[in-house]
Parts: sequence; C-alpha cells; structure tokens
Amino acid sequence: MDMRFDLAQKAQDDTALVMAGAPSGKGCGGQYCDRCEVRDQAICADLDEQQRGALNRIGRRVSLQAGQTVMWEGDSSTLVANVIEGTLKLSTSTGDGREQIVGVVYASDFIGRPFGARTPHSVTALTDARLCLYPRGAFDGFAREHPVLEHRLLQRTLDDLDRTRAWMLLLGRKNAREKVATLLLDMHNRLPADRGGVIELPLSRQQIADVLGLTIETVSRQIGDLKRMGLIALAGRRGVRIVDADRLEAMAEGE
Amino acid sequence: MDMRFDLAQKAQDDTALVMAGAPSGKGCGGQYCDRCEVRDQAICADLDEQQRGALNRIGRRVSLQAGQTVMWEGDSSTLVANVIEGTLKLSTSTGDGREQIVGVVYASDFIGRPFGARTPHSVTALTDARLCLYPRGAFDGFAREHPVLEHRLLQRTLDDLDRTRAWMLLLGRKNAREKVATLLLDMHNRLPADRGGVIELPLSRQQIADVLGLTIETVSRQIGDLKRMGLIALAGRRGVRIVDADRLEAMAEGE
DNA sequence: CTTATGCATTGACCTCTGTCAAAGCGGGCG
DNA sequence: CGCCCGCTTTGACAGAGGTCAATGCATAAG
Repeated sequence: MDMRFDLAQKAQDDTALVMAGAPSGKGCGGQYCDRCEVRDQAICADLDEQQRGALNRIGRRVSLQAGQTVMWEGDSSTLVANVIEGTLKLSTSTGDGREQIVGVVYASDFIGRPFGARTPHSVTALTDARLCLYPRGAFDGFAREHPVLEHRLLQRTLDDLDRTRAWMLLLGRKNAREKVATLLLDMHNRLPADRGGVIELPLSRQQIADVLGLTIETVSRQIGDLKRMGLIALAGRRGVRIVDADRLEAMAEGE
Repeated sequence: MDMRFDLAQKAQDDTALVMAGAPSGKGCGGQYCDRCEVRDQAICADLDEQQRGALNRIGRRVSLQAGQTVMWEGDSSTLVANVIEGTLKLSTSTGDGREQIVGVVYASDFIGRPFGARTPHSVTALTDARLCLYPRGAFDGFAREHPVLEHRLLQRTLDDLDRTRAWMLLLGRKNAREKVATLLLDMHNRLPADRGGVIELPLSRQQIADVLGLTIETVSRQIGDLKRMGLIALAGRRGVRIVDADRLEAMAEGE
C-alpha cells in the first residue's frame, strides 16, 4: 500500500482524537505564553501582556505525532495555528494522486488560512510537533482588532510568498542535480548541526522528491553522485554533512 | 541576440526616463481617484475620501510601454504600485539566464515589495500599462497608519500565496500537455473574450514557456496537438478559442 | 499590395528523468 | 544479538521533453 495514503488514514483518526480530547477553555494560558519557546519569533511577539492574554483565551495547545495531518486540502478553513515545536509539510495533490510539497514549516511559523473559506493545502507533521491552535473565526476577529498582529502576519506572508516564488524557479528551471544541491544547502541553513557538522533531514527520500518535483529514484541517484564526488557525506538514512559548501553552491546554481 | 536581454536593455533606459520625466508632487490626485477604473478592486478600496487623498499625495501615475521593466530582481525595494491598466509579468532568473515567470498581474493588482529591503523578482510590462506608483518608504508608513489598507494588502497577499502554491503543483508534477491545458483554461477564466469566444493571450510562446517551465518548442507542439484534437482553435499568433472546455479540463487534470 | 523581420512551427536526434524491478541495508523489535 | 520490515539504492530500459536547425507564416513597415 502507498505510504502516503497509509499516513493519511492514520492521521484522519488521530486528528479527530486531538480535537475531541483537548480540554475546552484551556488556552495556551498566560502561564504558557510566559515560557513559550517561540514567543519572540511568532506573530504574537508584538502583542503586550494583556493582548497576549486575550489571544490565549481563544487558543489551546495541541500535540501531534509524526505523520498526523492537521488540515486537509480543500476543507473549509476552520483552524489556524502557531508552530511551537517540530517540522510540518504543506502539500497539494493532483486528482490522480501525484503530490507536491508546497512548503515546509518550522517552529515559530504560522499555519492555516485566515480570512479565507478554504484550506488550500494539507498540513502534515513530519516530526512530532506542538501547536498553539486557534479557531479561525475567533482568530480572524482578534486579528482585525489588533493591527500589530495583522502587520506581523502580513510580513510573514510576504516572506512566504518571496520564498515560494524563489522555489518556482527551482521547480520550473533547475535540473535534478541543481534541485538536490539547492535543497541540501537550504536545509543546512535552516536546521541545527551537531558537533560533527551533521544535520538530520526532516524529510524522507520520497518527501525530498515531493518537494523537488522529482521521483525517489532520481533523488537517490543524485545524492549518491554528490557523495561520490565528495561534496557531501551521509550518516545513516537522514544524516547529511556538507563537506564542500562552495562546490555544492556552484552545483546548485548550475555552474 | 536574445530577445529577453534586448528587452531588458531597452527597459533600463526607459525606466530611467519615466522616473526622471514624471512631474514631482503630481500625485494620482483626488480627481484621478474619483474616476479610477480600479478604485473598488484595488487595495485602496476601503479607504475613505480623506484617506485616499492622503495616499494620493504620495503617489503618481506612470505609463509603461510593453517590454518596459519597472523593477529589477535583487534591487533594493524603492517602489510599489497599483496596476491601473495592462498586464505585467513577475520573473526570476538563474545565474546563467534561464528565466521563470513567477506571476502575471492584471488591472487592480498590487506590485512591489512593501516592508522589505529587496525586490525579489523583476516586474515587466507585457502590454502597455498604467500604474499608480508610490515610493516604498512613504507607502510603508501610510500602510502602518491605516490598518484597513494593511488588511486589504494582507488578503491580497494571502490570495497570491495560494495561487502561487497551486502553480507549484503544476511546475513540479504536471506534464507538458497538462501544463498547457491548465494555462489556457486559466487565461480563459481571467481574460475577456470577444463575441466569437476568442481570447487574446497576453503572452508570447516564449513567455508561455517561461510560465510553465518548458521550452518554446514543447509549448508549440502541445498547442498544435490540442488544435489537431479539436479542443482549441487558433486565430493568429495570440488568439485562442476554447472549443471543448470539458475535454480541455480533463487534459489539464491528466485524465 | 508587397516585402522583410522575427515569432512560431516542424523535424531529427539525444539526453535526462521516469518507470519497473530487484537487491541492499538501517533500525526497531523480539 | 539477530531478524525482519520498509526505506533506500541500484540497474536496465523507455519515453517525455530538450536541443539544434531549418522552414513557415503573421504582422507591420514601406
């Protein structure tokens, strides 16, 4: 059976569980916000203590396991959230099941579609994750009353749009080697490395393929080539160390 | 010589002309806004008369000829604008000159990068066009003081992001036939048709290729195939009529 | 109306990436 | 510690789309 369909089934059940199981009225809570890991990076950063308290009251914390899907492409938009911890993918699919990952989000990022009727893409946890979840209607109302929040959301959305458009160049005009090199550099810049300089990829080979618009076989071959050329070193299935960043950057640009 | 480079050269000169030649202090002007064709669709729609007057004072109207470039990828972001009339493309390129069109904008759309240091893509007129142009700094300041404007800008940016992500699915996962069919339907939905049902494409074959991540030859072959199959009819270089929308939609989805 | 220019089409060929199938191997479980 | 499952790698092959080159044909200038 297709792994992706498998995950989807599982997640559908789990999501229902999360929704039902969360204690109502228990928001992020002022006490949570005070020690929130992403308080200074997330969109709530510019709110004062009182405003944050008010936002708290409409939200709640939720834990996700790797593989769980929080929102489904095409569903009516009922939830938005801040990512407290973990990595998630945003994805869309064609009618016949081809998938494209349209974004990868990290701690402090915002997910969901405020001010819109439909969720344009699915959101699925790649690692275990924690969210600060808000009902969309209440969030929209709060945002409209707090321009500092909307401003921060606007900045974030503009940044997302820039990054997304840059990725279109990769999808439309780069070859497989350039695509893989670009992704490895991108992850290298965004993920923490251990002492040995090894980063743990949050994506399987199939997911890398889904981000780059390739097949798993092509991704595997390209990574193998880069290793054989001595530009990268592999450590297990998910570990990667950039050995020669300059040459890898040259590859990424097609030089 | 490469057509695209040629255009670029030409536009660089012309842009300078426009900037220097515009009478300073002559804004869109209250009298212009009153008869503005896009007043109710552009981001200024929710401003009251007085606020619109204030925004006017920092902007001015500018005319562009087809082929002129208004903003350059990577330049510092100094301008933003509303499109009054015409069609423009947003594009990025790799170091070695491969181009990807990352967006096509029409009347009432907003262009430029507010709240950011750099322009992430070039903006070039595909047809003759008119803009309502604002210096970025002044626009940013005005926007921060007028949450209704920022809200409208946020909605527009969220919509852009949705559309851009949907396009990523096309770039990463659709084949040439599906890409071309999708584009023709998209244009059919957004452009006015004459009595005969013929739409005038604002894009040359090369530009269609740059939107779809294909070569001009592949685009030409696919359009030829669709014509031979009786799904579309051609009228000159730019004219297209959708003959069988249902079958074309099936093509677009790969069915 | 005619001509010239440049965009568009068509053809031949080749390469890159996808497809299908089999083997390898990392990591969790017993 | 070893086994087994599922992800990953590797191989052989096919086909979609790119490349290079020549021809066709709108369109606008004369």
